Amino acid sequence: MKETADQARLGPEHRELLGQVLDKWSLEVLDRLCERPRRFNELRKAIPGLTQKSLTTTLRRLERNGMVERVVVSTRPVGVEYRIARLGKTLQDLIDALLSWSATHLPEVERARERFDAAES
Amino acid sequence: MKETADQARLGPEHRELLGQVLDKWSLEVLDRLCERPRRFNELRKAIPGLTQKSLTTTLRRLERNGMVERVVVSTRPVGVEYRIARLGKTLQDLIDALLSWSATHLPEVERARERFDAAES
DNA sequence: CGGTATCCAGTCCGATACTG
DNA sequence: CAGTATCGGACTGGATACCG
Repeated sequence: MKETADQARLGPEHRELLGQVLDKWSLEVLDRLCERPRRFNELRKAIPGLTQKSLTTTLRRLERNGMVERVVVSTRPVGVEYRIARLGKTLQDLIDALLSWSATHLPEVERARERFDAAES
Repeated sequence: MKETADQARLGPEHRELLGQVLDKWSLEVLDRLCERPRRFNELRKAIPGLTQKSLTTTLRRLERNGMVERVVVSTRPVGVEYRIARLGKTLQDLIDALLSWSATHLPEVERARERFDAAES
């Protein structure tokens, strides 16, 4: 082969998976569940801006992908507890790294944005 | 403090930043540009399914956030080269980790999905 | 070659109302 | 408490045509 192979390092399936796991709210939900199990409304309150509908959708998707477990607690009235699953734990370090990266580099990114916005005359 | 603080570990700005950098196509574009600088159409061909419009949008956003640099090459006809910027390089290890995670755990995730889909009667 | 402009269909998301 | 159902508006993404 004379040229670089240019093979895709990930197919559509990988893109889909990362999209489902790293999406807008999933990161934060997973992060919270890594700390400890949480109830539905507890999660809702812990993450400002997250609506009930989006939380439901996010949790279903994470559950389907084996990232979290849904446990019905037989109290009165019934409660539902979500906890991180084994497969979800394998993401914990990655999530921490992402949040750290974001915290560290946000100021630089903001400066880059200002420069860019100023340049586009 | 008697209860956990429940403070958000990241505000909306961090969510936005991660959303712009980790989105569907950005990961793959950044990954390619980490290897070496690329031309517009070279990128386009290297990433199946990515349309011209989406590539343009993705590159603009990455440029604005200081992740990539756009260099006009004075050839005939003119070419445009994209290269990873210093700030973008700080993501390289993270991106590698994400792609590896995806490659490693996709089979398990698929089994989890089958189980879930079978269970929901 | 590397875009921009426009249109248009599909999807997402919040608000609201209702349920076991 | 923890959802489901539904609806309208915003946003996204693809197809196409054209430009420097």
